[in-house]
Amino acid sequence: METKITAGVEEYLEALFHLEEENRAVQTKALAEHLKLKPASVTEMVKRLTAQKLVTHTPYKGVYLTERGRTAAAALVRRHRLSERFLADMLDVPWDELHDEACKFEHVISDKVERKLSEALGNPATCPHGNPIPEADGTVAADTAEPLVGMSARSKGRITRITNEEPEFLQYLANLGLMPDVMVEIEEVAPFGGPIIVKARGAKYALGRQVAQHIFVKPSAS
Amino acid sequence: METKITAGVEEYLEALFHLEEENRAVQTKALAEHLKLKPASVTEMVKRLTAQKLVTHTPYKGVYLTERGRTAAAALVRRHRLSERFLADMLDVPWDELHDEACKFEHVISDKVERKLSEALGNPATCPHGNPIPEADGTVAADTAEPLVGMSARSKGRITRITNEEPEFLQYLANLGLMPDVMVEIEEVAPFGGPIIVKARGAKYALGRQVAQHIFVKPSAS
DNA sequence: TATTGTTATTAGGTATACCTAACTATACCA
DNA sequence: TGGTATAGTTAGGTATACCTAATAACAATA
Repeated sequence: METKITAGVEEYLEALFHLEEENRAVQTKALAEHLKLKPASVTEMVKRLTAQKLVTHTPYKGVYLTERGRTAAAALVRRHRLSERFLADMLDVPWDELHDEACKFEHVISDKVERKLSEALGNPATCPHGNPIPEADGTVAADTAEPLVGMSARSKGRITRITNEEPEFLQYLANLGLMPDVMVEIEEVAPFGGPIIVKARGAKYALGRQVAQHIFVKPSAS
Repeated sequence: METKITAGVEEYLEALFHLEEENRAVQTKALAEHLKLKPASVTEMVKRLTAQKLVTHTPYKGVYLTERGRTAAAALVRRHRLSERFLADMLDVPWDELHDEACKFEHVISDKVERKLSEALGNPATCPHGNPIPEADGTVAADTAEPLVGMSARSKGRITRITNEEPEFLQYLANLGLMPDVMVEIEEVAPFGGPIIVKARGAKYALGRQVAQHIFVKPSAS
């Protein structure tokens, strides 16, 4: 029962890392949905992860990464995001395809290759979607950006990160030109869960809350 | 029973491709040795490969790649060698570590990434050990080089490829400076399976047959 | 407190891919 | 042709990691 972190185990750790980041309660069910598996499979794997001291689990409360688990997960996220940078910067793979390709690369990068890759890329701080690349020691840079969905009308800022990397979602945003480094201004926040009207590059767009939730903006003094 | 080429299956195809290249009879046992598995495991997998029409098998005669199998294997070798080029040229990973790292990368490279990678590397013809990178269509460039072990005394040439990529072997050769593009001259071929004395870079080295077998040289007019 | 809906687990099954040990088939030499 | 060494297969077992269906545990509310 040693430290045998297989690709399967890695998927769970990564999912937990992301779900914890959004401070959602990570119950068996949520984890199953995120990984597109059945709850029974998750129960089983969580047992294995617990035996390996990578997580702790209190039924009906949640699954939590241990220190060991978090470190392993951060390394994985680091490799994922470095892979995306490599695919984007060196191979010119399109924005919306980076995530899925990187999902495969992250499992085959050794410590040494990770170091060399980071160096070759100029030790980047973020992935092409603007999400921070954890440091080699597992620390993640604090982020002052906030989701578009929580901002008030008239506020302005610069898009810094997109936290949903599904191809269709990214294609949609790319079409509107809503990508990191683009300046946006909130025109109006419709009540009752209605759309958020933003102005970017001289045009106005009505975004659903689901969309706005995944666009992070660093506010600028207005 | 569809075309489900898993990493496990890929290892077998690649091994068969290499063993066929050396025109060795590829019996169950040889395959097992090459893959460091037990013969019983190979028997089982060969059955699966046969069902998928990737190989044909006649017991005590050999396992042979079908057209389908050979194409899949060539693609894999292509990805392996492109990975080695990437690791060497872009990340500066040392010569003797390339093979093992590439063994992992080859399984996660999609058609699209393969194309982009080849382009970014300038469509290289060989891996850093001098072995030909199969074309995207599966064809492999003919090679006029011959193994050092078959050459006669006094003949000269340029090293073009090293066909054993085990780290210790490559370290040994690197120490002697016997690498692709280096000129060598056969000084003497000791009889009864004795060593082959070669001159390279002004120094003389006595090489065992096992070693000389894996060093390919393109003879120059003497 | 009892009911109800949600969440989680257990039991039993599948597929891959490896293993050991026992057995069989073949090639080849004497 | 017969015997033996080599090669190969079968049978039964392990581990991972998924599944469905049935069951149990819990939270929250009536």
